[in-house]
Amino acid sequence: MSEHSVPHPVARILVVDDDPTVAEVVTGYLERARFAVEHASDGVDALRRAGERRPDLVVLDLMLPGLDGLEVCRRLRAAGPVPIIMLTARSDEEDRVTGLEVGADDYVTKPFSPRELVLRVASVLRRDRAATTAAPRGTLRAGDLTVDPETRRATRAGRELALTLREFDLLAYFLEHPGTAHGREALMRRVWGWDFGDLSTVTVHVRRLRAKIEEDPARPALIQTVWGVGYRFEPGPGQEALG
Amino acid sequence: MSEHSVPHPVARILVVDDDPTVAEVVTGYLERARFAVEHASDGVDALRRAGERRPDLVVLDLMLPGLDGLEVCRRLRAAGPVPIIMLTARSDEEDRVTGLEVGADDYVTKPFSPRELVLRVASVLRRDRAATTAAPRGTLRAGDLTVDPETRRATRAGRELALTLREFDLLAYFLEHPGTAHGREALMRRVWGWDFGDLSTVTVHVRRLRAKIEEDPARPALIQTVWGVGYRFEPGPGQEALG
DNA sequence: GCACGCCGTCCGCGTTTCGTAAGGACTTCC
DNA sequence: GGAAGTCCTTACGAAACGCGGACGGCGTGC
Repeated sequence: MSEHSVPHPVARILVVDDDPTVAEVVTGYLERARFAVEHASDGVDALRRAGERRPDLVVLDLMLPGLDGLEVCRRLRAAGPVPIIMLTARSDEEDRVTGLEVGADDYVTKPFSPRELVLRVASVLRRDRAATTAAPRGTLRAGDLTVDPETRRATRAGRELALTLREFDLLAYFLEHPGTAHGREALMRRVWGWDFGDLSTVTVHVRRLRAKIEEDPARPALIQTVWGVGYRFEPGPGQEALG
Repeated sequence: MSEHSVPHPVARILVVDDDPTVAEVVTGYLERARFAVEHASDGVDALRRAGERRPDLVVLDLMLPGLDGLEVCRRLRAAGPVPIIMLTARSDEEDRVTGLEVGADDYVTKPFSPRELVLRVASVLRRDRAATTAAPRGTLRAGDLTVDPETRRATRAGRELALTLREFDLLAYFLEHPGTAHGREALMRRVWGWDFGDLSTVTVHVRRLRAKIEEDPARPALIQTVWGVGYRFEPGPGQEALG
């Protein structure tokens, strides 16, 4: 029936807790729920990790040695938009209120059911995902070519190109990496998302793409062949107005 | 984050509780916090009101006469994407878990601090608002189309369109994001509020909507098909590329 | 109770797109 | 100049996709 196989596209969770036991339990449950979990045992470590490898969500213990949990929360918030779930020992109202005021997105009080925590994480992520799904990538330009991933439109010299899905993605990838040589295998991985497959597939699609964007497909100027390696996209005229 | 002066652009809250005392207290606090509050005392009433005038958030008591709170939650969720905060008497884990599983975004256990409730509401709203990026409170226009989320009326060339609930929401979403290509999955999430489900549902509703707004439904001009991707709404009555 | 409207699902069909195979053309290197 | 390796071109079958039509369930209003 319906495809339930659309769970979390591997969300990265950062668990911040100084208690090794709690951390282990939480990590275990989250990993079993197919999340990629990272662990930090104190505030400084948490901020460092969050800065390096931006997590999709942070599970943060309120009681931490050194930096207070609230302070960590504040600084995380300042560093960028990231959903935060607070973890506290007491169900004290004061804590909850301050936690929410500082900007935590949710709150779980110990002792908590791991099942509940997982659900909360999933819930907050779902909500957050709905927000950030809009890829903030602008339209790509090179020479007289234009590719807009958002509208999924591509133009050459102002005229709209009728590209298929694969052709569009391929061209977009080329525009994202101008001047770089890409092996067929790499293209297959980045554009198709496959780790194996007939590499001639790439060849054929490059040819079809050339037929649509090149002035003279027999003598390609935009998508050049790098012998023994693969292809390289070279931005067309209009840029190199050198005399 | 001391932005007390960036309140809510008048969010509409629907409070569902059969206990007059609780309802009054909650309503009072929320109104003092500058929310526009509506009240329903039972499940059926709640569903009706939510259907007519879509609230920005629902505060829902778990214990209700007639329709169960969980059932109401389920149906609200089925009717469209709306944030829900559950109100439960016991801090029983079972309740919390089932509440979250059904799709509540948050819950508050009685006895609760009104201040906390307000903060929760604000928090969930903030999250949700980040999602819907810029509340489109005004009436939307594109070409000879007009969609007013407030009154839930839509017109084309001055003539009122008889749209169903889903059709209206779908069209409104399209008008909010003109030119953008949306995958079926994304539409299902943003318009239906579901994370999974048969994607052909989207296809069918697009077809029905086309039948009502397109000049020639067989050759759609407004809601275009993006092969292998989804759909794109293209405003403009007379094809921008003229002469 | 009955008819109607809305909604979600399913089925068959025509079309588009994709992946692969096979032969020819070109480059490189000896 | 020739051989081996690499790339181009073409063609074709199959799969994927979107569309229209229709059905049954559910809730609502008559």
